[in-house]
Amino acid sequence: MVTLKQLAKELNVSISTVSKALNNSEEIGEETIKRVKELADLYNYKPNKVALSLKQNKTKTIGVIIPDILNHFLAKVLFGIEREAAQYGYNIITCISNESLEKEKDGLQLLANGSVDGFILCVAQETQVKNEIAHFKKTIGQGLPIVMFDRVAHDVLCDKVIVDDFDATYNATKSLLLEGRKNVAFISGIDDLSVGKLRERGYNKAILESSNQLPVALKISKMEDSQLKIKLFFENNKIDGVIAADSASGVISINTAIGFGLHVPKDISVIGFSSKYISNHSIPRLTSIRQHAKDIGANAAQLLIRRLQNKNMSENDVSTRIIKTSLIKSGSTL
Amino acid sequence: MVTLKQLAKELNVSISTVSKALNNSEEIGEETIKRVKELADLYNYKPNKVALSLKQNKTKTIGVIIPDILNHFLAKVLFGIEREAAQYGYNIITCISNESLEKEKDGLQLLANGSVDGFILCVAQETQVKNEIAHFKKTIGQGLPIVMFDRVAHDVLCDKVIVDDFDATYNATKSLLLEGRKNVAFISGIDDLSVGKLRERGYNKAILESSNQLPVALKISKMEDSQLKIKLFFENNKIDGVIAADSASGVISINTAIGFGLHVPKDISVIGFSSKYISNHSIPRLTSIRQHAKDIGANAAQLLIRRLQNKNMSENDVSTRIIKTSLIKSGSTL
DNA sequence: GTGAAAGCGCTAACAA
DNA sequence: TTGTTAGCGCTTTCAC
Repeated sequence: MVTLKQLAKELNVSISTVSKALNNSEEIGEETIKRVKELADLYNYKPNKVALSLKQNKTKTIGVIIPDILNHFLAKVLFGIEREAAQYGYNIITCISNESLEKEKDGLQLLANGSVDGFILCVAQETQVKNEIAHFKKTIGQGLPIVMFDRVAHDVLCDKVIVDDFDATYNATKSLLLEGRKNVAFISGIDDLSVGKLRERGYNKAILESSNQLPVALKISKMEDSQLKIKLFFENNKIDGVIAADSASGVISINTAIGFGLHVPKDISVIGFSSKYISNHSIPRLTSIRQHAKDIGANAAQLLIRRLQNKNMSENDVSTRIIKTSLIKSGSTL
Repeated sequence: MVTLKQLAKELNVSISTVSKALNNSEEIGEETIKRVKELADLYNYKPNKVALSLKQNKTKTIGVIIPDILNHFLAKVLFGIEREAAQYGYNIITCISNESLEKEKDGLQLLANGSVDGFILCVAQETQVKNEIAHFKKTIGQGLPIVMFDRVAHDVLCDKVIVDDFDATYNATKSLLLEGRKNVAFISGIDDLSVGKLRERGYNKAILESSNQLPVALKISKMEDSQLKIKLFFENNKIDGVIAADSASGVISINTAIGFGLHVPKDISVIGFSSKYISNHSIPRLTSIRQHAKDIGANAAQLLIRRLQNKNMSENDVSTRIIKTSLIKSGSTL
């Protein structure tokens, strides 16, 4: 990489002249600016990012900590973050916490040494279960803002982007009841997550409001077992509707029903939280609650960048954005 | 963030003493080392990463450029890279090229300014179609090593990690023929990728070696159409076996066959390139060719880090690692 | 055993 | 209009 120093030497001017010329300073003569720029172009000069970061005490880099990159929803949020951040000239450093509190702490620690200007994260499962928040507060205390999305720690004061999980399942359940379904079950592979609980509550509310049925829930802890668990569940319960809290459960429910010789959606309706991609994996396609993951990512990036660029924003002045889901009707409902 | 300067001031010693003490230099007295370390701990001192990078002219950061984070295989490779890199103390900056040549170039450009020590990438679709390689050569010329995985540019001299795509489909096709299948089709949603072509060739070879059938291929260009395309394909061809070049096509093939009242695997067998996660989306589960994506990522990281840590490795001395696939038998084959 | 000083690449206040 | 200098945080050589 060519440096200012080398350019300066070759041009027989001082380093600062070169620097100013490249930054179109008024101080420098037109002729000089031209000469400098030509040589810089020739050598394909690019200012050294590290030196700039050190000088300006900001890195234009965002640390993103996500629990699981193989989760389609989270990957999509990451995509949204990356795209939005790129617009503003920010890079993304990714850490994967693997749902572990320890790795989440490590990620924060490791990047809170000047590597990034702030964080966007989705709280790890273990962290939610243990309800730990000290590491978040410490990071914020060090002057590094955090934006949380989807799974958030309510007791941490920071910007947040969440989904209307409760309303979404409430409305989805209502819509199955309106179809005339009499036995709508809730199937979840994410029972220990905050969003999983919210979704169940939305379902429960809708069911309890209806006159004549009680909530029935299947909780799956290991997703490898889901085919078997769902099969057994169907055998033991007369179900004519399913609200699935995660994408895999929805698809598998449809396939299981078909395996039993049921017609979807005549005999049974299924709604799941799912992306277009995954909902394509069943025939008929899964009617799904879309979370607009990319928007979630974009909003998180906006909130963080806004805060980074307004140094006088108070730590106590935080916003929460709720990204509304959409119910996309497809073949698995009437 | 607390700095050496502040510690030095508070301790009434010089900055260099503090620095040396923290690095356990022999030059410094035991007593001093102890005092320094205690204060450093108290203030939770962490050396500023940016300053270190500038000083040592290396960032301990790897730039990863992938075409599509929503592709489960690529996401898994990223996971493997991240995990392996973390072991060696490297961070990952991710750029998503979105299969675009332009964004791929941008990504390289943007990070080749001191932000990273080297790159791991999977060539974008457009780049493969246009067969552009100048940007790769330029980057390597600047002293930033590249490791390519999966989709590689053969004309670029660099370390590579690839999959035995040809052998994998060849063997998979053979295994269907051994089952006694008479009409094995090839279905691909990735016809324009180098790996897609390799997979087709492996299939073709196996079919042509068998006595009495000819290759039949369905190429799907827009994955949204895949359900319809596969349905039409099944209507117009008497198929009793499918080799799917991508994961979605495999799952959809099974579901389509079941929709036609066929029994899988009695009437028709299906094999696809797929992860455990996706293969779970059909009943029966998809027999699949596993690419060991995490291993691919880990190997790529190893190759890059090895090169970064051996400054005297020649640019012309490159290695290619082939990660063997495994055929995991599941319910969709006999 | 400790400290001063240089230097990584850059910007910007100040001097000329 | 151009150059000198200091300084961002750190390591390291060389003096003391």
